[in-house]
Amino acid sequence: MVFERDGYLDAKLSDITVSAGVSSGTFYTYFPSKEAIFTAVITDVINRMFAAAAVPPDVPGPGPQRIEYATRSYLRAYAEHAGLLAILEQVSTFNPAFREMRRTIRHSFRTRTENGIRKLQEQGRVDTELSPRCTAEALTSMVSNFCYASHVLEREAYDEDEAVRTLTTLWVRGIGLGAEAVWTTSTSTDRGTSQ
Amino acid sequence: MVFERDGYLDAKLSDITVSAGVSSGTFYTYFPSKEAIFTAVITDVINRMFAAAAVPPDVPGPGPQRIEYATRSYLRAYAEHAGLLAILEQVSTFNPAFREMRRTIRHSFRTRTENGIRKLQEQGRVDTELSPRCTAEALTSMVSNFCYASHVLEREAYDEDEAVRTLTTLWVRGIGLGAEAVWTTSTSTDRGTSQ
Amino acid sequence: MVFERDGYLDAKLSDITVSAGVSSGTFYTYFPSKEAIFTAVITDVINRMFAAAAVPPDVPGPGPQRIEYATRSYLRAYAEHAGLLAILEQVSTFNPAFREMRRTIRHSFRTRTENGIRKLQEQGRVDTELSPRCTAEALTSMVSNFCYASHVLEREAYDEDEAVRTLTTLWVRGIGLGAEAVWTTSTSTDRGTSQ
Amino acid sequence: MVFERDGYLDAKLSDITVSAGVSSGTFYTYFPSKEAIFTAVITDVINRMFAAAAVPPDVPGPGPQRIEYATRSYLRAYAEHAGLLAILEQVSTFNPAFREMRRTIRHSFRTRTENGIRKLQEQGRVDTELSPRCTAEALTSMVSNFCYASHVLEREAYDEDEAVRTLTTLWVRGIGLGAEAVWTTSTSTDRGTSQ
DNA sequence: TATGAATGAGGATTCATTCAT
DNA sequence: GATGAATGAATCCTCATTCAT
Repeated sequence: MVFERDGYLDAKLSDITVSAGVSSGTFYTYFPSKEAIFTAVITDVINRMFAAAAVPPDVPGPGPQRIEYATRSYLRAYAEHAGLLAILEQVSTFNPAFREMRRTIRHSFRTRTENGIRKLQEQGRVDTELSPRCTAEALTSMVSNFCYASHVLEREAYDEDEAVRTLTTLWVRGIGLGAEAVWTTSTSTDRGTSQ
Repeated sequence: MVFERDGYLDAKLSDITVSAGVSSGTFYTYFPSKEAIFTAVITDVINRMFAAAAVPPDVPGPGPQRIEYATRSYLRAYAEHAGLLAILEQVSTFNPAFREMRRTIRHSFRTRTENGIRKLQEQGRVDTELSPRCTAEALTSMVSNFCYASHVLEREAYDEDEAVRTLTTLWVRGIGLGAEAVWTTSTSTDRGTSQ
Repeated sequence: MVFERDGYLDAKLSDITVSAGVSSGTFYTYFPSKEAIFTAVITDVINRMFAAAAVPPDVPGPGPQRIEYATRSYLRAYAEHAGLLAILEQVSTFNPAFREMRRTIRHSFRTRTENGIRKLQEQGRVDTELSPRCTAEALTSMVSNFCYASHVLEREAYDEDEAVRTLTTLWVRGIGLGAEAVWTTSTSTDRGTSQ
Repeated sequence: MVFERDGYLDAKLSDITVSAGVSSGTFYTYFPSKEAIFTAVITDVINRMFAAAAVPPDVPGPGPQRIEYATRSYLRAYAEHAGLLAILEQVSTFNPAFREMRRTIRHSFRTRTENGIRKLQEQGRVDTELSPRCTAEALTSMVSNFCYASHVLEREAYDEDEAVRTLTTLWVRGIGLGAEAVWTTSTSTDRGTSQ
């Protein structure tokens, strides 16, 4: 995938068509523009992200177990698609349409977190001092940017278990759920292939 | 500042010179290239960031008080320079030299955090289960990306006090320092101008 | 041909494309740069020069007859391509790659001359006092610069027969071959078109 | 001298002023343009060339001795000023004023040669078959381009004595003066310093 | 539907020259 | 006379997109 290799800006349409084995003319019968094919590619990635990061209803929550599950799912999904997500990051810095996409992803995860916290507050398991919205913003930042830093910026990823443990611990304790047991299953409970 | 308004990519040299009230020739008496002037501008911003985000030695630490101080400083420094930091984010997605700059900033803050955690572990005030390095990565992500999200991505900043309180709480509790008193001074202890 | 009219330095790419009836974009489908198209053009000229200045094996030599033949061939070939050869002269004064080309042409003719002299010395037809190398350098200079002077510098060419007779006489007598009969066929024995 | 080092095209006025230790403003109180200073420099060189290449009236001629003297003088004068003469060669390929200068030098030497030949023909020492004008053109080419080739193009100069002997022999024999004794004084009769 | 040759707008940069001080 | 900061015209090249075949 040319976008992954060169980034959006440095990806030449000619590279894309050559790599796809079609002529530039043919390209335009399928996509109206360079932006359009990137939209298609990145939309697919985002859908996979959402699918992979979804937490099944049978995972008990909203507590430590569900938080851990969600964190691990997100980390795996990000790792899986880090290449193109990095490009979305690039494009969203200069293209409003993709910035909007970027925001949508973030909203989705932030809202899930926000709802979780709200539920925990309603259940009286965490205090109501923290604003669910602001807290969700912070926790979303922590997890998503942890992925960006390790996969894109530094390019030396952490061990998945260590990352999950660290992030979950910070998250759970941070919102005040620390007293509840966290590590019933200490490490990498594999949930099928990570693909 | 043209970069702030248009981003690096869309900033035309002619816009820069017109906005500076000089001819293109004059521009090149002072800067050898578009990249060079951005380097100068962003280097200055980074220096101001570091200065503004520095925590004076007399702030007691490494504990909740120092963490809160550092968080508030960072938030203020970011808010102050959000416009250009957003552009650095853009440029670092396609220019290796600026990506390195971006990394350097991150390293600096991450290392400070890492050292703080290590000290707290040595003092026996937080458990040693969490890796200082990985934890610092996560907390750095939380704070820095919180700023990016609120100032650049969403453009609807949170109230400084709420943000500081939320981030500090998550941080302090997250590393297991929750038992120690946090809110001696509940809100915005102004430390003079943030300049 | 724009190069011929304006020289390399004053040839604007836009002139070239306009004169070729194509857009600037089209130009770059065929040549990667201004230098590249000049390379193509001048390489072609050089090849034609070599072809036209070649002396067929059946021309008896290495004596007056072959010397005359070679001289006439060179003069015709130069006249044919004087316009572009003048530009090569210009470019070779500031561009190392083309200076090398210029040297190569010279080497080729000088070596041919050097070998001819050496053979004549071996046959005992000319004395061995003169260094073949230095003599070849001088004779190459005489013929090539005679062409440059008359076609480029002065722009008033000599009559071909007069030029051939003069140069051949100076050459043949100069190396000490004067006693042998020179002018069996006194003038312009046409050898077909000079193309 | 900046022109000698960089050529006319690559010589920046700023280099010239820096090397002269004056400001660009001051430069323009002495020379109206870059072309003007080169004119001054090259005019001086040409004058020195003429002075150095002049043949004193007491050198016996127009025969072998005078031809040898003139050749040696020319070679020395050229060697002395090869650097700037090469630049004149460059400039004359695109600037009509300097091309005219270049022509003037050539004319001067060609005319001297032409007159010498005419005199020898009048004296019956050489045949009248060769056109003095065309012959002078050829011999001027031989000597001048020999210098250009060895000093500028190839940058591996021949030994002065060998060059003088070769060129003089070719010249003398070439015009048909071969029967007369040439080498009364076999080598480098030093005529004072070559400076 | 596939092709790929042709398009052309758009922008960073150089350096001889000027002129207010 | 000396300075040197300011000038600005002039040009090569890229690459997403088109459209006749």
